[in-house]
Amino acid sequence: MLDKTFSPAEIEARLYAAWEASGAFKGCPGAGCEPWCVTMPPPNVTGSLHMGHALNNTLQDVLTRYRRKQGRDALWQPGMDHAGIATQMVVERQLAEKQLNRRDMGRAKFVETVWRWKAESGGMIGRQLRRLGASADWSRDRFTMDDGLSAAVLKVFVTLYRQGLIYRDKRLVNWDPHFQTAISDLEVENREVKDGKLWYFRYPVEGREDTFITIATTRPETMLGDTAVAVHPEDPRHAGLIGQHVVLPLVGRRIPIVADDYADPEQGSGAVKITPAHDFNDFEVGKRHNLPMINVLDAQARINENAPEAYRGLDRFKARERIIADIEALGLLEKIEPRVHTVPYGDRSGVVIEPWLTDQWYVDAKTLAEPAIKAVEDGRIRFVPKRWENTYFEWMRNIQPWCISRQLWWGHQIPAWYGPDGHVFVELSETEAQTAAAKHYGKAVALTRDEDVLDTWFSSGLWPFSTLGWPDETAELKRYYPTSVLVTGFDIIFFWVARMIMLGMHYMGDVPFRDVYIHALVRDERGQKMSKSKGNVIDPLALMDKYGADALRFTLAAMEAQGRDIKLAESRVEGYRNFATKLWNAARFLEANGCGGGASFIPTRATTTLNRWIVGETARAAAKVTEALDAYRFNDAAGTIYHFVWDVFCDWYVEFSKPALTSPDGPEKAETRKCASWVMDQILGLLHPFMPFATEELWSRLDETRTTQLISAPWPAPPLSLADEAADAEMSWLVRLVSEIRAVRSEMNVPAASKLDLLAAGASAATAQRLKRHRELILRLARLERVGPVDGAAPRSAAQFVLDETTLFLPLEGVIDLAKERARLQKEVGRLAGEIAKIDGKLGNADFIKRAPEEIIEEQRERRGEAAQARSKLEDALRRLGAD
RNA sequence: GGGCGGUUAGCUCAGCGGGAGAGCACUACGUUGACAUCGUAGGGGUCACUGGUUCAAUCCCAGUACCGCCCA
Repeated sequence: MLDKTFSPAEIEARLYAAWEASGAFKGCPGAGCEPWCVTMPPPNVTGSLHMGHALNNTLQDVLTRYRRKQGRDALWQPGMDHAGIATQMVVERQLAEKQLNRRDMGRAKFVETVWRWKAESGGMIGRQLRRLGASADWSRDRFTMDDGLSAAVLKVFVTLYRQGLIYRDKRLVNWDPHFQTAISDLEVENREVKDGKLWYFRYPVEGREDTFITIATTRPETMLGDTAVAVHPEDPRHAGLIGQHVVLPLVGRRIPIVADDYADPEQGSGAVKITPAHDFNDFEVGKRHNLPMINVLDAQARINENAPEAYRGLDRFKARERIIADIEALGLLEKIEPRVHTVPYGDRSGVVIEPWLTDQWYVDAKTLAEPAIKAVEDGRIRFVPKRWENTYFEWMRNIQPWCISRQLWWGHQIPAWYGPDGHVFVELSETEAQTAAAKHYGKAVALTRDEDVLDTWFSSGLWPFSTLGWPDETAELKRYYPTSVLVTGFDIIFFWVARMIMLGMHYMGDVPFRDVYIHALVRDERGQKMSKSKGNVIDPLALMDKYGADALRFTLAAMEAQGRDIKLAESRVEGYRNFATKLWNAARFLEANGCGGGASFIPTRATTTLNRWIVGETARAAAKVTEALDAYRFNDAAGTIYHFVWDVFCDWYVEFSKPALTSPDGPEKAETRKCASWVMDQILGLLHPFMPFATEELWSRLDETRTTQLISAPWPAPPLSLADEAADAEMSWLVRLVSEIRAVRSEMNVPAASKLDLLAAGASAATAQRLKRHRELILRLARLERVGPVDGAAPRSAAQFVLDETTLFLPLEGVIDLAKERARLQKEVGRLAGEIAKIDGKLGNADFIKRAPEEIIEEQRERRGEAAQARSKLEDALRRLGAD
């Protein structure tokens, strides 16, 4: 016997282990089934499950379980990435606790330490995803630093280099002075600084007494590296100064005044200092005017030896103070204005990022982007929702060279070796580099390997094919590539999606996935982004502890409307936990009434109206869920099954089935038992992708003889031809009748316990039949004593209502408040009159009759007819009351 | 500054050219043999504003206001 409530904690771990042990998470390659594949966006090896992961993986699991049940060879390929900076940060922090640092221990030992850390405490998220019920094929788990994936990275680097698509260049990069590495544009967070300042410095013009040009800057310390002052070519204020020079204060360098459109006459004084080595815009100006680039900062953002001695070794912010003070002492500080401006911060380190001039490795992203753009333009890749294509195009069409080198130790070390004269050899291995060098120099030479590692996204960009075995030509690669869909958040369209498309097109000659489903962010219930610092983080693990994994999953799926953020309130999770309990209790009811598995029921052979009706309803619900899942409309799919279970199956079918199920044995009882079991099986199947645990448990508990787990059982696909119009009409009539009686009872304040009679007048033969056929149900559900036709005159002192052609009376001898009943009927008449007037307005409009489609006009006429009939019967009822 | 999205019941959100919906919250009644993690009934909305298209607009178009997010 099932317990009274569903206890997720008791069954989740057991069922998950059973699924995994049975091999259910593996696809069925080789068999006749069509492949279907999704690759998991690799979480960081340092990561732990947050709400974003929970959403992302719930959606993937819903799709995977759905496709698997449809008989597809469904592979959900899991894995993790090595998260260069984040991981190095974690391990360095641990070392620091032991008074150690990586530089002292050396590279090899440090990397070894990271691997040890990974073995001991990395990958926690994998266990948490299992807790969520993720049915990924863990036997194929991959890690970006694994041998196979590392081989893929090497091959890509070397071949892109040989194709001229990877090159080394000296450019400005976003330099993180804390980690002392380059980071990508995308890892820079631009924060608005409200209390920023704009300093106005006067630079003396060479050879002209008392002539100054005023520049304004938010970064005074960079003036040590100024190599020009720019003014707009058409700015009359500075026209005479173009081509002249200024003498840079504090430094004494003679630098030119150049004309360049970049100088905005509206900003500050209209003149702008140019520091090509420390500002991206200035870098471009510098190139246009052939200016020297003077780097005045070291790797830790301290003033270096290219600056006057007084400032060397000063931290950038200290240097700023000193420079301002010194400029002021020279009388060259014109003014200081408050200024709101944006300042770049490293998203991991939280320190201000410096544009810094270094040698780095770059990918020619522009060339790779072309086929990647085209693949989306011509629909070989489809974004869902479609509008994210704009974001993708916008970025891809303005793509910049991709800086892929990082000054870290944890990651794929760049396969480049330098000869004594700096000549570079890019090869798959040191041996090959040696060979190439020997050939180049005509003798063996000592080589030094490039110390840098590759951006983590360089390896995750290969994910859809590297995880399937590339560069080997594996059977999996052939079978699953291109993958079917990618499910991810919009925040990594640039980081990841774009890169997978570029590299997939280049190496596989085909798209990495057909569809990209982009979901939104999970926010707190007030719409705030969850963050540790705000303290509004909802922990998915805590929610699962409290309500079960099924409830969390169902909540996330039900709230996943395309293109909208999810504002998660705990009450929603609670509500869907209640839904699981509801289902559980419906199953308990079936169990108690001799139902079991529904395999022996043939829905086309249902004979009773009740069973013919529910079979059709089930088919409709199944079709809707299927259609919604095919279109990635998770909320519609979840909503449909929720509504079917609660509002159709539990509220009506279960109630309607009670007389049959509790009657003495007979064919109707037997059929209803089987039918109810069958419907429950369909429900469990349809709900399984959303609530895998509760459904799997009920599946086995309701019929212990089953040999197939629900996870592997076929997706319910009862044909829509099961719908029976006559049965639908009859059952919906019954629902309306019962609902009407309940409403009248409630409005007339009839105590729940008192049983009334129901008398019908003007009933058609069909209605009379229905009243007779469903007598027992009507008595039970509407709490009546007796149902029958009006015998003789209409009863006095009765509440009345109209259902189609029939007027129904609920005699309330001595109980009825006539004034109240009159008011109730009048209100209803008024409502109908309003509706009739509205329809008459339409039908009286010649244009409507002329232009509206025939079926719309017909529908309006029908509705008017029905309303008019009801109104006239209610008016009769009112007259009867009035006669008293 | 450019782009995208949003504005529907107290709250969170679906819907979308022809009868305004859900969950939660709220009110009243209820221990009827699946379920009080429940049942029954109910209250509550000029669908942001202004124009336009249309026989018909919450829905399509344009503009306005406000709120988010992304990019510069």
